[in-house]
This record gives sequence, structure tokens and C-alpha cells, in this order.
Amino acid sequence: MKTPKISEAVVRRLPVYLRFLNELSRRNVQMVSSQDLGQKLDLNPAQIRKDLAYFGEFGKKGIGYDVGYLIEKIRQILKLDQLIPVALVGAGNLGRALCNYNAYLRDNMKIVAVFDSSPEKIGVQINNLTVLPMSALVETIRELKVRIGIITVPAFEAQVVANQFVEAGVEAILNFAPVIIKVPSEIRVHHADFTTELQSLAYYL
Amino acid sequence: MKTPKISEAVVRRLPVYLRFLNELSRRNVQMVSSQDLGQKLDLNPAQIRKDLAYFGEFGKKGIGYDVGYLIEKIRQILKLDQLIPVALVGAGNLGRALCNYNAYLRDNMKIVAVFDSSPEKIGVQINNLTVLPMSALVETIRELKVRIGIITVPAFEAQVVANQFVEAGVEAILNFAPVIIKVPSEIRVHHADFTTELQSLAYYL
DNA sequence: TAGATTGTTAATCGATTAACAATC
DNA sequence: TAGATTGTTAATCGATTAACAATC
Repeated sequence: MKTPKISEAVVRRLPVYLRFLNELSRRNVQMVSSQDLGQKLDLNPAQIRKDLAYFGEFGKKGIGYDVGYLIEKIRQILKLDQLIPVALVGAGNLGRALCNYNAYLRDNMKIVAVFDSSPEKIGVQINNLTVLPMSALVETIRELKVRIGIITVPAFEAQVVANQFVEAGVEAILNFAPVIIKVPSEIRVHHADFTTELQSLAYYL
Repeated sequence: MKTPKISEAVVRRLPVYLRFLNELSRRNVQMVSSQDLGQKLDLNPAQIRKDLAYFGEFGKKGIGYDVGYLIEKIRQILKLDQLIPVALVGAGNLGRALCNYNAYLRDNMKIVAVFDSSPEKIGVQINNLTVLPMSALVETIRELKVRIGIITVPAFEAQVVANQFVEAGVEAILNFAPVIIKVPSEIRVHHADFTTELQSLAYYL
């Protein structure tokens, strides 16, 4: 489990593997080959084998991969074998959608705090969480040991929220606002903006 | 405006350029250099120049790019100079969030129809659209000349919805469901699943 | 003119794919 | 044993970056 420069492309595929493996597990499938995986996930089998081989020898030659064992290993790699507290800022439609999405509960990620800047949102209940004011952000995040912050505020507020996350000691940020946010290099930011997604799709019409 | 094999990476950056150029335009900035852009967007200036050069000579040597002109050109490239009707299936939290997101209205994309399979959702008003039953999907999409379909249903329903989109003649699909959907190769699919996004982020903790 | 910045070619870097020995 | 599939090296492919002549 050392890190000999794993590319981002590899890391992004791991959750996709995990998701499908979980489905196989639910269907009580015991073993799976890189060929099977490749077919279902539209990926080259050699690539899948190579991706996994970065982290260890998880398969059996001539047989394939044990589904349960591989799930366990990928969860370890992604650090999903521990509870990861997440905070979200922006209790709008998107924010509420993410809160209600409990799919990641199974994978040990949990939104433990929700914040908003507008007074009429504060105190509102979302999925047994009470929306807190921005003034409570830094302290609450420190108390709850939040490691990942999600930003679902309008673009013009995103950088301010990011700054607060950084101040509070968050290690990674998932930004849904349509703007590039700047943070110190030791903090990881992923951008998940669906307007750019939709616009790039238009190119192929 | 011919297509000498433009890579997906290039196409994905164009909306990011466009977004920032729009902001410059709002601020009445006339000209911008690849250096400026690169700094703001965390990209290599040479890459930006190369990306744009695939589509034409939009800049002026020694000067930079005219903001308004570049906006116009990128909008043409992305086909955002015409109205693009979009349909959405799945009137849950995420679906409603996307409907309310009117940011893409400015960019000529418009959600013109919303569908859901559960009876209690049908007839509900979302942003002056009435949620329609799945049985109306194919006919409505053909009538409204919908070109892009958005899927915000649970994973187990996503493939069925995709099949209906294909039958109705949609040209591209944006899938938010956490599952790989299979469509004929002439139809473009982008996956925008934030659970995989969040999980890959955990790797970097 | 001098300084700046593009468009483009060449060099570098990195990621994907093919191939195959090892082995279950 | 024969067939299948991994782990891994080598080959290929593609994308990013550097460099610089052209030129505003």
C-alpha cells in the first residue's frame, strides 16, 4: 500500500471498479476476471489488471479475482475502511439532493454537518441534520473532525467557503460551484460542475 | 470549424474557458492573454493556445484574444449559438436541483420536459414544467426535438431510461446514476456520478 | 522600434494497450 | 495435462509542455 506515483486516472477508476464489484457481491458472484470487468465497464482488461497491480497482487493466475477480497482491498486503498466525516455548505436544491443521497453511507462517508449563509435556511432540518450558520463552520468542522468539504453554493461564494474549509483544516474539497477555487497545494480539490459537463456534451451533437 | 480529431480533454476545457471569458466580459475586460487565462484556470498557457488553435486563429500576435470574439467563437464550437432542448428523467432531489439551475439558460440549453416513473410525482410542477409519465417520453421528446437527455433516476432504472432516450432519438446523454449505461456508439454518454467523485477524493486524504 | 504574445513545430512526458511468461 | 488468466514488460499511442519564428 505504498504510493509509487499513482496517476489520477487510475484513482478515478477504482470507485468504478468498487461499485461494480459491490453489485457482483450482492448477486453472490464469487470470482471475476479482468475480461468480465472490462466488458461491463467499457475498459481494457489489461488496464484493469495494471491499475490493480499498482497496489498489490490481488488476483489468482488462471482464475481471476475474488470479489469479496477485491472489494476489501479497494476499500482499503480508497480509505473507505474508516468513517470519513463530510461537511456540506449550501443548503439549496443541490445541497439537499446530496444530503439525501445516502448511497455513500454504505461506503463509510457521511455528511455530518450542513451550513448555509442565508438566515432563512438556518435551523431547517435536512435528513436529521440542522442547517447551521457560517459562523459556526470552523469550530464545528474541527469538533466533528470533518475531512472532506462539499461546496454547493453559488459561484461568487465558493472561494469564501473554500477559505473557511481550509482554515478549519479540511483535507479535500469537492466543489460543485461553476468556478475554479484556489487552495493551498496540500489540499485536494475536485471540480464537479455539471454545466461544463453539459456544455462539452453539446459539442458532440 | 472542421474536426481534425479533437480530443475529449480539449472539448472538456472549452466550457471552462467560456465560463471565465463570460466573467471577464461582465467585468468589461476587452482583451486577455493565454498567460492570464492559464493563471486563473490553473492551466498551461501553451495548452490553451493549442486548444484554441485547433479551431482557428482567434488571437492577435503580441496582443492576445478579444474576449467578446473568443466567447462568440467558443459558443459556435460548442454549438451553444443555437437553442438546445434538453429532457430530464427523474424528478427527485437531484432532478429538481438541475431543473432549477437556470445557469445554462444563458448558454442556450433549456430543460423542456421532465419525466418520472412514480405516479405521485406525475403532474407536479417544477419550475413551470409539469412532470410527465414515462409513457409520454418518446412522443414528447420527438415533438420537442430534444437533443440531450439527463438521467437522474436510481441506478437500477438508468438503463431502461437510456433505452427510451435512444428510441426517441436523443443524440447525447448525461447520466447521473451510479451505473455504466450501454447505448449505440453514435450516441454520446457522459457520466457525472458524484459518489465516484467523492470516493476518489478519499484516496488523497 | 522594442516588447509582447500568438500559432505551431518539436520534445517530453505519461497513459493505454499488446504481448507473454508464470502459474493456478 | 490443457485452458485460462494474472502480473508485468515492452510497444504504442496520445496529450502536455517547451521553444521560437512570425507579427502585432
